[in-house]
Amino acid sequence: MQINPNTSEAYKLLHNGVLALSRAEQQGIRIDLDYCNKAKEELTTRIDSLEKALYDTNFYRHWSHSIGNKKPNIYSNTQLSHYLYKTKKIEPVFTTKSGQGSTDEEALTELNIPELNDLLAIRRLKKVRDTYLEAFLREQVNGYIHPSFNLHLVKTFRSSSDSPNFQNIPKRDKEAMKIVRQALFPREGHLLMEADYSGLEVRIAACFHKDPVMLRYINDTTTDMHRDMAKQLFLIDQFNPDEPTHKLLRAATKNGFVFPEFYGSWYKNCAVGLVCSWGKLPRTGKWKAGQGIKFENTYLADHLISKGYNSLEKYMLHVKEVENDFWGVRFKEYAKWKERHWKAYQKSGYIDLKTGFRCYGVMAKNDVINYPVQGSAFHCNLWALTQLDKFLREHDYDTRIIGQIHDSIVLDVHPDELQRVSKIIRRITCKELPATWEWINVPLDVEIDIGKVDASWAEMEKMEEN
DNA sequence: GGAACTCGCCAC
DNA sequence: AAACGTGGCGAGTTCC
Repeated sequence: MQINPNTSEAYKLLHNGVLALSRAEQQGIRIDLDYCNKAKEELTTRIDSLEKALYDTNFYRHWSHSIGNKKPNIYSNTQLSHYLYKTKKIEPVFTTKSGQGSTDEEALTELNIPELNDLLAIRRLKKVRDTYLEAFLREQVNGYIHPSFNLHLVKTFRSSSDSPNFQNIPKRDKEAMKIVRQALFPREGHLLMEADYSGLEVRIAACFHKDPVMLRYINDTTTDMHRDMAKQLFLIDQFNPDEPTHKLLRAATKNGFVFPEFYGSWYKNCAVGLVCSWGKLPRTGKWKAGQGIKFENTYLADHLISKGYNSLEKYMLHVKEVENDFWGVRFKEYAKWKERHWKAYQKSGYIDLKTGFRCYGVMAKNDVINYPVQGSAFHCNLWALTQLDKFLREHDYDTRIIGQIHDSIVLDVHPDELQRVSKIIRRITCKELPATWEWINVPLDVEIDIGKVDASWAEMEKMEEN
């Protein structure tokens, strides 16, 4: 598999993009060294005490005994897998790619053993300390980290980042988010800003398939594809955006059905994720009243049983029907494009991005469908970043671009420039880009989050448009 | 003692 | 027929 900038436009995009990103690298991101060291120590204290508690259990003594002469190590998943699935003879619910009994979070949670829950808590703290805080301290120079942004490593001509990786800083887990992002600051007297394209990949996909139903979802902001799918998947008659369980099930639908289906997953995998991982219902056997997450005034099991689904097996048939409707009725033009596009690749041996890149070689069907969308979507962000960099330099702004996360741009902003910068970002990202690339047949939208002056990246809030 | 590997987990 | 796309990185393990 190989992909090349196949046109002078593609070459220029990379050339200018590399220069703009190198300036962001040179600028860097300020970190609070004292905080990093202190947070590291606090985490170590917590980890040590959790470790000690774990060592003082029969579970650990049994584990140590089970591995013979070797040194017991609670961080060895080889030992853990052997202990659980060989010594204790537990039947593994999940296996790894190579067929071993899995020891990931999902597998250990399923076993419902208190010591394993403690081990998972330790893993979470270690991840924060060793992958993020340690890396910041190791990579920092005079209180700044300078993440690399690469344009030459990813198959789809997206970007990657390393040393340290600026594109995988915790966000979803609020505790991890706070601990790590509290280390990252703007320059003194400045504030952080992140401008994030809303639903960029979904919109760029629509530039390929032009599905009228999808275009309606994108163009009419009163509609909501994830809400509609949540209603269908979880049999909700009246969706109430203020009802917490409806909110959660919308998120489950978005991340456990809609996006996986777009990436090429199928109903069987989606069904398990939806009701077992998100809904906390058992994978095997009949569901009983009171099981699963809370739902309205009752529980998910009660609700689904009342609709005629009393087991994963039964519920899967429902998800299968929803999937058939999803691709066969709702987004049938999208589905037709996938087939056309796949056939065209099989005939020609290559696929083209919208941005002048050509991708050729042996690819699986999911790759053929995903690569052009992923690459083209990122290139929208790269073009905008490049134009923004040019503007800020030509007009002698003090504001600096400091990074990029696939569909967003991160800046270190002078407070006096805040209004002007946000205005120019909206202009470049949502007006100048579609005016320049005529293949963009959808509206683009950007959400801007800002921090307070001298506040860390843990405390961002939405900046309202005015 | 280091390269290459697996596994787990963070992001989009 | 098959069945979730793209990365980076830490720790443990295996091989040379």
